[in-house]
Amino acid sequence: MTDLRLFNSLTRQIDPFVPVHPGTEGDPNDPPEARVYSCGPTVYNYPHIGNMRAYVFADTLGRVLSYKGYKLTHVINITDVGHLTDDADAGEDKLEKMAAEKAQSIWDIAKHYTEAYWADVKALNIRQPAHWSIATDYVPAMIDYAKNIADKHCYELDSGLYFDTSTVANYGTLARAKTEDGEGRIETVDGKRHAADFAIWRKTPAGETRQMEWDSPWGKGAPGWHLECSVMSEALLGLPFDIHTGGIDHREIHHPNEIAQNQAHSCSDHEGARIWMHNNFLIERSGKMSKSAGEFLRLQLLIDRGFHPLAYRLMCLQAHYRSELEFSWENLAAALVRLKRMVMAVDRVYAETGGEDRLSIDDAKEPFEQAVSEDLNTPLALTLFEGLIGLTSISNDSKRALIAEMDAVLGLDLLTLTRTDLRIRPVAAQITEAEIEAALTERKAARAAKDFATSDRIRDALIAKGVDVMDGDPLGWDWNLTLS
RNA sequence: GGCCCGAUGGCGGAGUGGUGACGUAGAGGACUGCAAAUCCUCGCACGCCGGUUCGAUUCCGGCUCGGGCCUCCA
Repeated sequence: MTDLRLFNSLTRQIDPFVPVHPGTEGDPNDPPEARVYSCGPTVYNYPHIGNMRAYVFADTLGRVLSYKGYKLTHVINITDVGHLTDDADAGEDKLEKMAAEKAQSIWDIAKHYTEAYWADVKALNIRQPAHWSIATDYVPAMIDYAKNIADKHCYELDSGLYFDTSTVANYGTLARAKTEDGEGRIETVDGKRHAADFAIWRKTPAGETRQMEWDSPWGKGAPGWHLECSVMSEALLGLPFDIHTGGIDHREIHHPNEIAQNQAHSCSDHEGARIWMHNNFLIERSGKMSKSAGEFLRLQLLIDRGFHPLAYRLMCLQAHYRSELEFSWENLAAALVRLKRMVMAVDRVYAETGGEDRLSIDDAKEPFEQAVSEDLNTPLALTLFEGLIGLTSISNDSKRALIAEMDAVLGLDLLTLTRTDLRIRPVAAQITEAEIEAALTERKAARAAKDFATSDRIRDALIAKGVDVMDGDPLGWDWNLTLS
């Protein structure tokens, strides 16, 4: 079996995956383990599809780890404590801000957007992690954690408790940050010893009350954002654990801060996780996706335009996770067509029997396994998977076994998805499915009577309503794919 | 201003020191009353200038353009 190798942002190279808990060889009760923590969403708004790329990536990593025989323990956190929106560390809290705008309880806001996120997770066939760690459940643990490191590593200012980044070894190695403070564009909080120092505890400003605040030795307030991930990952996975994932933006600030906290809390120079992995952004036109004004690219928008959500998953898989991926409707459409053809190809294998194995099943799957084992090369794995379906040197029984195994890695649901599921379904359709079926029945009769004038008239009418008629296809009809 | 990354066909996107995957779009064919869908086949690309090399898209340097981070952010 090919060894799993993963790109580690710590070393900036592809390193072999060596599990912290290797288990006992040959003992099924003590399998090798993989413990993974993924930075999850801040639930103050709907996730956009770029956010979701991070979870498709983390899910793919988890699926590959399972495929490679590791017992996976995956944690994804939900940040329901708000974070600062303004410059420095004195700004408004995102959740508080959204609550004020919508005149709703901050807790209701968090719940609403958490559920919206989970709906997207489900639609994208992202497996459930072992734990969804909710930040507000861990505030007492965060306070204990902060107390633990406060004396040696922190200092208090009027605005809160700050972490002194000079008290740990090699701060910022992950980010490849320079040791001197650069000439930043943003003014820092007065009194901070180093520009990179960050809040461990944010005090509620005097005279204000927030919906989300807790008592602490440093006064009423809320935990700093970086704290939660260190606390929850250590609590649920133990230090050190195997892999920490997140978006590439976390590589510069959030994860170096987490590492600093992990070092302080564990009294060691170890980063806390052996491998730190970062997915690149989904971009559209110029720059990363923005949630700021008006409508942004939510998964639901794709669904409303008629796309099956797994077409988006396939679109993600078609690019390497470390590359930027350009979003366009045209390419989403390309992914949908590819997914449809994959489903049909799999169906054909299931409809046929026979064939003989002139190639061993291990040899047949080796290229695929090598592709996913070499830093998750899903674009290549996809083409190898498609090649395998068309292979004539293995029996259909063997193919089915391999398809099931590989689909479990790709997470495309190829065994249960049908063409009807993938039929384009725009919410803005001008005609109902019942009306289409009725028209097609009429057209079928006309064709049987060789009344082609009538049958063509019916077809033209359907085309005008955005419906493609497909006589020689079991599907019968589909909506036109009109791209904006 | 500092740090970092990228530039491959119409679009997207792998990979490689020596015939440049794959998807989709496009073209041709099969099928069809004609189409559509499906299946088969085929064109089309390595930003610019130097250097190293027998040979560079791949390595090195410069340039141009684009992007990211430096403030919450996948």
